[in-house]
Amino acid sequence: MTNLVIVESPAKAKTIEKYLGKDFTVRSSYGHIRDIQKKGMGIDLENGFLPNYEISSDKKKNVTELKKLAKASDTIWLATDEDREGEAIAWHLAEALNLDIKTTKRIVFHEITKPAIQAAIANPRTVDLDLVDAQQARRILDRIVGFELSPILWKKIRTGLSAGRVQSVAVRLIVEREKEVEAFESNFVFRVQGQLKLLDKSGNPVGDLDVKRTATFATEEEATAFLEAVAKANLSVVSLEEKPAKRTPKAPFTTSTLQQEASSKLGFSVKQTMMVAQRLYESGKITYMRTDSVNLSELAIAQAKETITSEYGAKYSESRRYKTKNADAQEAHEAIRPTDFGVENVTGERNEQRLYQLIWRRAIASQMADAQLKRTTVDVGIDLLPDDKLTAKGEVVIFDGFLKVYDFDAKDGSGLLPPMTIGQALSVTELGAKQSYSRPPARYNEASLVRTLEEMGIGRPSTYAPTIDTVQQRGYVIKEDREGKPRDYRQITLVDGKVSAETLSEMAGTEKNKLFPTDIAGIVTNFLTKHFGDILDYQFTAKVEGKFDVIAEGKMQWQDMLSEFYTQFHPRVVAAEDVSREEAGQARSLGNHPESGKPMFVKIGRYGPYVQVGDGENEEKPTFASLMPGQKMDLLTLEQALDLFKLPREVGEMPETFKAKAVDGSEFGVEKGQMIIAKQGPFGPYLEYGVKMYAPIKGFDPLSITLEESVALVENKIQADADKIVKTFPGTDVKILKGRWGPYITDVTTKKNAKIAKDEDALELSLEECEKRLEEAPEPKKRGRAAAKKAPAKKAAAKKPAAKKTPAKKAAAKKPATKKPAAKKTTTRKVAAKKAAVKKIDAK
DNA sequence: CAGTGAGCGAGCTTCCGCTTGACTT
Repeated sequence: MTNLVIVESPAKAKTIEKYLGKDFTVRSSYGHIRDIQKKGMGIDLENGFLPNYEISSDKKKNVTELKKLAKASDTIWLATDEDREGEAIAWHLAEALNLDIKTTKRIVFHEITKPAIQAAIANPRTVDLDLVDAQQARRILDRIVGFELSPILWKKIRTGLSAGRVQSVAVRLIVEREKEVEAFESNFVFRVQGQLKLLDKSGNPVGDLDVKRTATFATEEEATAFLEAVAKANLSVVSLEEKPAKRTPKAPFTTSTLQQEASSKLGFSVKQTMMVAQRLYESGKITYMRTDSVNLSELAIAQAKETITSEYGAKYSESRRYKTKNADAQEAHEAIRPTDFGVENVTGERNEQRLYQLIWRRAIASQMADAQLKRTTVDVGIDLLPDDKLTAKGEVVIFDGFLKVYDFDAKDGSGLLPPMTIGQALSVTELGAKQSYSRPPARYNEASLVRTLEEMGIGRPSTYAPTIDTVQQRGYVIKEDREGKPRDYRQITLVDGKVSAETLSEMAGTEKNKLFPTDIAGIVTNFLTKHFGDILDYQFTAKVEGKFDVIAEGKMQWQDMLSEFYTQFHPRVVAAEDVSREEAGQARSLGNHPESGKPMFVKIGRYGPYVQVGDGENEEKPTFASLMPGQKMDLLTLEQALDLFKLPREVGEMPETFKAKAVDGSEFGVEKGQMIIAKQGPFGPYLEYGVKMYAPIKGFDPLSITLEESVALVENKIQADADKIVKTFPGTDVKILKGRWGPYITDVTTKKNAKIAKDEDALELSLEECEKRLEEAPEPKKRGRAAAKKAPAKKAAAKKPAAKKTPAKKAAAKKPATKKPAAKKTTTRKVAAKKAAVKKIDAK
């Protein structure tokens, strides 16, 4: 009797194999083995959203091997994780290995112990196809959203961009937070704090007391008046309160909380945390690191108790069972914990040791007793200000409990207060009122973004780190440090009975390892929220998850759910095709032009980012300049933008005539005294040195390039142009030039070009023949405004019916009463109307 | 937006979730 057990992870397979007898072979799938085809949509949008699955390229070898083993085995046990994805993996395995889905045994275990595994083997079920359907709906929806939205971004904003249910919301969070920070208006209050001396009956100091005034002052005058009153007043202890308090340990780590703590305590990036954790997992030191569960197995709880009791004594032990708050959690695994609590430290790399210790402490602490504290609050009365007071707080640990191992969050500074009695007098050592500014909302770092996403139920433990990576790779988000700016503040100080004030400086807004949105992120988020607001909605995932749950319960067909989604989603994709690049590329405002006061923007256009001055109001035409090569639109300042308009600039006159000789002996070049002008074009800066004579500026700043440098560039260009000449016809504008694809005929003034066949000898061609061909050649295409506006409209008209008909037809067939056909008929007219509307606005 | 030099067309980019690879520089 031979058995094949398939789990997801190879590390798990190894452990399980030990617990099962010789009759059992345990192998792993290495996660998902099949996925929707890699290229293209891979979903039949017209026929029930049927996906085309294929074995993932990196799993082919493994699947072949599993197939072989399956054939040789009497019984197959699908032991993938007990969650939606695990169920789907089991189903894909059954499909790929040609197993009967109705009879193949499906087992799950919640902990890897011999009895648990044996119990699982004794109670097999079959694959839950409803749960599989829920996963398919999830997968297909993500593919549709990602693969229909991304191409729109390529067309309207920039190629290579991407959008998706998870990443687009992550980017939105960062964009919105940045807006909040920018819009934040800081105000200030004056906070009073300082140190007092406790006095004995004869006025000798017997102890120090750190105090604060809980309430703040709105103005410097009030704060000064307060300190001046205190200077003259008698201070005494008016109330003394002691209260017991306790602190409770936190739950053991999940992926997200581990990432947060490793970030704040060890300074790890989320990626780094996962890599180090993976190594600990593979070497058997910790349980699985991609989990959303805070649950510990009974065995683990018992083990922890044993360790705590023997290390610290029984009173430190308190067995606790934690519940996951998050409703979206799938809890296929345990919380992250040491596999052996008896091991307090591991060998290996330093970072592995540090992360392990963090995990060990957090898990152990979660099974320890509360810390018992005594909190003391002292109020100091001021006789001249009977309604006011200063307060001191102290906290003493009576019993440390879990703090013995996990004291990272212990409050500092508020230790034991000196002994005192009601009525005891005090004097001021130093008391200050500092002007303190309110702070804008904190920008996200990687870990806090993960926390927010998790709270919103967006993304999964296995995808947090990759998502953070993706948004950075696509150029939506930059992780960096930013220097703050110095800011003045007022400090009023009472010392030796005298009140003085001074202006001091501090750094404000310093950021370290924070996530900043790029301009592209702003553009994409604007565009997507405008046209696909529901997908960018922070609730979108939660809403569809609710539907997936209904599917998993067998109360809804997955096709119906997708159909409902797609019939409202796809038309908006079609509509978004008609949005002009200009509208889609709306970007950042740079402020106003210092002289004209016109608004300035950085936008992204067909040829990349550019600056626009003026918004076309008041019949004034905006002016434009593209960014220099290497300039980043995200970082462009108003000053740099203005610099772009300092071109064209007259660099100087040609000091000498320069002529270059072509192969046929003809000469051309530039005369002495010709003005050289530096200009900025769509592909970068260039020099103009005559009618239709240009040389690109490479390696120099067009604002500061010298005449000497310019002349060198011009001469090089003339020489290069001369080298391109195959033949000239003296006295005419006709030339035969060397092109990248062979020689061609050109007319220098009309810019018309004509072909020369491959088997022809270009040198043999007569002027008459060349002129004839030029005559027949098509007009050179006009580019620029007129052409740019026309082209998309044409394209849309030609492309639309063919490309868009089929899905629409399908929707119409399904629901005859929808507005779909009507909408389609009017598409072209609508485009025209929209364009007209845009023009009207322009004209205004 | 504008021009910097042929013009056209085909092909490419992309999603989210599971899991670790290792033929050779």
